[in-house]
Amino acid sequence: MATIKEVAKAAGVSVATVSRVMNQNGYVHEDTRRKVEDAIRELNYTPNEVARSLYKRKSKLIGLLLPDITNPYFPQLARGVEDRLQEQDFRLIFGNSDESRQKETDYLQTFLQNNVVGVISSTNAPDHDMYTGLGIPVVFLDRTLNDNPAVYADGREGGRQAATELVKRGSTNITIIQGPADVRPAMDRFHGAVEALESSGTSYEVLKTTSFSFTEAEGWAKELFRRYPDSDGIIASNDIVASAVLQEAVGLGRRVPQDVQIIGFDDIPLSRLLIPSLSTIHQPAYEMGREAADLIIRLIEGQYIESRHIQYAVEFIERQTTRKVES
Amino acid sequence: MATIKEVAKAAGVSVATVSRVMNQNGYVHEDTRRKVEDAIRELNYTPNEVARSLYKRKSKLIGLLLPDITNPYFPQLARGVEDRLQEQDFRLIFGNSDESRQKETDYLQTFLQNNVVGVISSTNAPDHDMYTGLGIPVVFLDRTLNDNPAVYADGREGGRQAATELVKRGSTNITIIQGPADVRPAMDRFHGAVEALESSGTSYEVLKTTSFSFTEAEGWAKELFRRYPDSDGIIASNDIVASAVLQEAVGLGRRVPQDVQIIGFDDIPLSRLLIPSLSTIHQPAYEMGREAADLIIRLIEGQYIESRHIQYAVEFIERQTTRKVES
DNA sequence: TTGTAAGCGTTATCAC
DNA sequence: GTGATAACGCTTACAA
Repeated sequence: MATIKEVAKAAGVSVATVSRVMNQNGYVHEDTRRKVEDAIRELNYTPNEVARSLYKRKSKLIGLLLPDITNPYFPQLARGVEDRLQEQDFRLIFGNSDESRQKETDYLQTFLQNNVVGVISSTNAPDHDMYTGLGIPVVFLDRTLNDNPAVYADGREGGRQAATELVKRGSTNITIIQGPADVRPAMDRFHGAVEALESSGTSYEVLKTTSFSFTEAEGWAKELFRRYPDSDGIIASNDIVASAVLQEAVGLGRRVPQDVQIIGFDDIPLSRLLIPSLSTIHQPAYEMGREAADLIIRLIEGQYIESRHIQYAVEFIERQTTRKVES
Repeated sequence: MATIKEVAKAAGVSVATVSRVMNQNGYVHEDTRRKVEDAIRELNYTPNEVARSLYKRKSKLIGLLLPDITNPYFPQLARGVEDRLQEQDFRLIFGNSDESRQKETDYLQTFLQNNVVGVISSTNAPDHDMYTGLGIPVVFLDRTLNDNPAVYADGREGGRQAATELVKRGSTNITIIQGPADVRPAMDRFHGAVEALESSGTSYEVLKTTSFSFTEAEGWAKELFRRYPDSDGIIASNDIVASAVLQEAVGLGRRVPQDVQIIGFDDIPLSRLLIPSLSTIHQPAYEMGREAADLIIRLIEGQYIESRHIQYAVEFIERQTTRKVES
């Protein structure tokens, strides 16, 4: 990698002049500019971002902290973030937190050490010390707390819709799979579902779970049908869990949706590939990622922000694990 | 963020001394060390990686270039990479290339500008100029070329196995879905399958495709059954495409696996959740990611490398889209 | 319009 | 054992 000094020498000017043409500020004579540009091209020069970052005390790097990229919901989020960021020449430092406080602080630490100018995080602890007083903008993605900048979907409404659609389609004995208690969207959905079920007077059961992992979900699916064999409607905590439930139901010889209806959350790509395809509450993950990136950019650039809180509407996607109903 | 200078002042020593205790090199008196350590703790000091990186002309950053994190195969790879790297305190700068040469060079460029010490890439153009003479170690992941450091699975053998297992289970009229021509593993699989089919004298058709995307796959699935309605065995280019084929087959009223057997590649998590669950050729993606990270670390540290070429064996995973056979 | 030089936060060399 | 100080590659006053 050529340095600014080499370019300067090649062009017969000082480094300051090279810097000026690179950054297009300050006066520089047309002829010198051309000489410098030639030298730059000649030497294939690109500025060292590290030196730049050191001087300006800020980089073009943004930290992204996701619980687990292996969970099919997050790649979409990540992709949205990345696409938007790269349009503005920002780069991403990425880490999986595994919902571990320790990993989270470690990553935040190194983000800071690398002069990142902002962080986007799907944390379960937005109120933790490590975020307050970070010194750089933070956007919570798929999470929210008070009036911190955040991009998320309306989980509570999602829960309500899920319950309502099941009831509307004839389920009278619903089981709600309650996701991890420390994951905010999971609880929102749960409370939304309970709310709708209570107000419609539908009887329901609750099965508590502690993660969204594929393998564990299979266990819960079994437990569900063991403990609540009469369920005729199941609100899963997300699509992964719903898939496991669907598989177990079919394995048990239940007809879906005739005997039991199943509904998930997120609308991950897998959902439409299942047979029967999964009815679910859609969240615009890719869009949300983009929006989070957009928000952090505006925050970084100190632009006026109309709303730091961006809530997306959710939408019921009717597929084959719920019954048809007259419209 | 406190600086080394502030720590030095607080401890009543010079920055050199602070640096010595930080890096545990050079002599430093037990008492001074303690003073410095106290000051460090007091001020919550962590060294600025940017300044470090500038001076040493290398960072703790590694670039990871994947085609598309949204394709369910890649998150596993990425996770393996990340897990291993973070054990050694390396961080990841991540980008999606979309198989675009332009994006790829752009990312590589900025990786370099950020002093990354190594790159892990799933590129289709390992022989491209941008990689030769990058100046830092590169590991190709899920790709390979000549004797460049690479971690990949035995695609050809995978193709052979897929074909062999189908034939062994009675398919006599197989259709191979040929993946994108510029994606090496796709072609390896294809050639492997053709090889096995030829040598067993089984008749087969080929359907060419150009991507692995969910949505396009649905189109190809339709085309497949339109053009080759008599297929009784289908070798998909990967699990995504296999899922689309499975869905289409079921939609058309074909019984799987009685009327038509289907086999995929990769063994992404989705595969076991399908109903019927998908028989496939397994690749140890997470392990491969870890191994790639391990290899790049060894390369960076200049360790002796026994083999720069790490090929993983593949394995047939028998599930429900292939028939049972006497053992 | 251009050049000189200080400074960003480290590490390493060399005196002392 | 410890402290000055140059250097890493850049940007930006300030001078000229």
